[in-house]
Amino acid sequence: MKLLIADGNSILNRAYYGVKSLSNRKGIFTNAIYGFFNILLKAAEDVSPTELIVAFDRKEPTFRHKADASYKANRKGMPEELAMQLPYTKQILTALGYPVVTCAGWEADDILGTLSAAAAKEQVPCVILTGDRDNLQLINEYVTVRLATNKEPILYTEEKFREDYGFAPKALIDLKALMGDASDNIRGVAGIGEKTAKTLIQEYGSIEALYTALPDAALSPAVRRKLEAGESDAKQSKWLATIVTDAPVSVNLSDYAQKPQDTSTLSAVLTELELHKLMDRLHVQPAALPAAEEDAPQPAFTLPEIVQLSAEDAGKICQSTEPVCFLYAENILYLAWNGKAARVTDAAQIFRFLTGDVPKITFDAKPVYRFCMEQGETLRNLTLDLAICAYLLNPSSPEYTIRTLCAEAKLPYPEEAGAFADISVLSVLSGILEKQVLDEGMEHLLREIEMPLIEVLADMEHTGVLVDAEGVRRFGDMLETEIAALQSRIYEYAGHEFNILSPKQLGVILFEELALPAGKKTKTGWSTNAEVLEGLRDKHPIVELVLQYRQLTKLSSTYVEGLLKAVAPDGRIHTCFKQTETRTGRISSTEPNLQNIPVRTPLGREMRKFFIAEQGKTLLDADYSQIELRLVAHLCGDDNMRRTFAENRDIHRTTAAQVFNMPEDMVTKEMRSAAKAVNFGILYGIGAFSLSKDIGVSVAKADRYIKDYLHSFPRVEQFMNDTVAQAKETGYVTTLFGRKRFVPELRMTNKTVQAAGRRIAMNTPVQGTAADIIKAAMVKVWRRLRDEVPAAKLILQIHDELIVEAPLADAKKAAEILHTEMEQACQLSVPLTAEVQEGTSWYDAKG
DNA sequence: GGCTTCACG
DNA sequence: ACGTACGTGAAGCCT
Repeated sequence: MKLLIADGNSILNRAYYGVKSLSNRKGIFTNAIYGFFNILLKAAEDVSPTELIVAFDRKEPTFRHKADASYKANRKGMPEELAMQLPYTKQILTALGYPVVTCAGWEADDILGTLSAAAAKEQVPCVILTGDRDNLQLINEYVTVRLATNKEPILYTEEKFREDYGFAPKALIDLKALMGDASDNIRGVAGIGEKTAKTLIQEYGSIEALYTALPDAALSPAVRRKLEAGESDAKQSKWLATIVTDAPVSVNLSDYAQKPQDTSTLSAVLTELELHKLMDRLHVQPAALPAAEEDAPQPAFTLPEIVQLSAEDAGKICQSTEPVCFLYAENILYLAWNGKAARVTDAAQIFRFLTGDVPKITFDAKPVYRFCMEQGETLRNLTLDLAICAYLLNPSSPEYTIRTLCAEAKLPYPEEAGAFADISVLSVLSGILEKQVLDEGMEHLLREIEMPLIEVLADMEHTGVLVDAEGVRRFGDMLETEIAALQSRIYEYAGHEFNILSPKQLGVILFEELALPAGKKTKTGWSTNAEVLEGLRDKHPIVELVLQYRQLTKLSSTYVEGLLKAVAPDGRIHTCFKQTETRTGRISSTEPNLQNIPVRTPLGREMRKFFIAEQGKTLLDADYSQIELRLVAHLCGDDNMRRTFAENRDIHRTTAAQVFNMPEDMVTKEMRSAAKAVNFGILYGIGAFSLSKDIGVSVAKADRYIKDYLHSFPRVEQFMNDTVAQAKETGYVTTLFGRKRFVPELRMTNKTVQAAGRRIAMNTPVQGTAADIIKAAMVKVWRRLRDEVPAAKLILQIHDELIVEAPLADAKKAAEILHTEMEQACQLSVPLTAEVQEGTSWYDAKG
């Protein structure tokens, strides 16, 4: 026999805070349930118990078994989002057949204590699963604790506990009795903290032994005084901290045998909660939908019949005016039309379909565009990409797959169809998703921006950017020489070799061996980031060298080596632009990331000299000026701000004049730069703390700046407040073009999370609208270049910047197109301005 | 695979 | 008492 006893409340709590917010479409939160069963099932797998018991608190208001009426009074009640998950958790446990044990007036802890004591008495091994270190006091020869953390669980045996704490598990009670525990309303001895308490318990082993030895003990007068004054507190605290081992529950272990699983309840509950992964893990099939339950009746659908593509069918498909669904990967084309599905492997047939007129629907079209381009062909008449639809409907999903889209749409996913599973559901899925996108008011965004953009991005990737690989190599060699020199100088200062890039090892050198002012920030050690190091610059010459070493190795490994690895045989880098990645609507760039090529430091900026135009061509670099601040001005309608932009004046200078209340010509460099930081802060959802760090003034002063800013631009404050209020009410924010982002953070009770939610709500409409606008501009620029200057190619986008490679002879025309289409991409109540510059390298084009 | 650091808009 | 600005991606260390 072997017991696994779980502390239900503690595990649920741990899961709630450890798993990001999840909910089903009815708004029932499910993250804690999901995390709970992940933890529990993993434990069951590892431990293989014969009995698995889960205990929960059951506090009765009328009955208190512990003296103090205010007992645990200050322990905060569960947040609503967590409380609503508790009954479901119990229901699922019961359906699984695991005994759920509660006892009126007692807590889960007490049940764990009672059952584990009973097990030990019968010499039955017992594992306690909990997230609460208090339970470590229950460890003994037979009882171990599996402590759930946000990472891997920690297995505590008696030995492991002694190693970590330096005393016996039972003495944990004594420790707590001395140091107290605010969350459990245990006072402890006034003035004794964790450090002192730990030393005392390690020395004396228990409260009783400590007080017995007190008269002769070698203690500082202060500690002795505190202990003497707190003796009765200590004794009472010890009693409170002790977990009960005789709660009135059955100690007949055979009463806790697992019951048979109630599969239909399990299936119904998990389906309702939309916990599909958990269903998979438990091998439970989703329940059929209750007949009249859903508001939107699911379109009836039957799996297509899988057929060989006949010549007749092929002809029909190619002439269809109705969209045909397809999926293409690895030289295989899957088609679905008219209740039939087929696989096509013949290259000629594949191209006939892809390049033909027939309207097409697929999932993730960009690789198909790329494939066609590589063959010198063109994918034609794509009407819908379901990956894009899914992204518009919820840009926060971690990934988009046909399987998960089915689950979300409550469609059964036809595993049995094997390789045909995805194509089988594409048609019905497309009906559902397209309708949702239209219902959400995102038709324009879908059809005029995102859909056309797919081909634009594919073309940019296909064209790529020319890199002077030889130049990069030489630059890399130079870096390596410098790095080697820095390295040996650093070793000299340190007195020995070590891994400079290891924060842990560096921390030891700086803060222990060289005894620099103790690491200011910690988490898993000392922070050694640039900010901390900047502060230590004057303290020791090694610091400056380490900063340089970091900068150079970053350039060498991420940029020199990273870029060289990515240069294709044609001498160009073909990055991958991701269109369904960011939560704001921006695109991202990977393998390699060409949206973070250095620019801010002179040395880093050198890298841009190696991004060049072909012989006889040139690079055009066009960037929007202050697009996000202009959008703030437009969105909130502040006249002062709008006038600044209408007159094309310097926004940071006018902001400074407003905030510091003086004429513009008296604004100093420092004032302008502070105002600039405030302006950025406004975009991100400002906080005085961060602003003060950013511009190096006191928090109070930063707070003053913010207040003065908001006073000068009251419409900005109004707009931010309105945006947050609306987000709270509807659950989401939108951009000017109707792009949506849900902000579940606003509905959480955790203050920090909520504050983050407010910042997200304030920032996303601005960042997202800017993303919408440049996407619209990209489509327009691309089309006009294609039609009017086909030798000029759009090659890069860096959020507010576009780069075109154009033949010298076409440069003027291409520049004009860039300039016009970017500025005219969207009509606002402030002008949008774009500056175009030209050069043979990216470096030169951004002088 | 998580954490830290650092590159960009 | 804690944490502390929005959005990304890559590299290296370390468990």
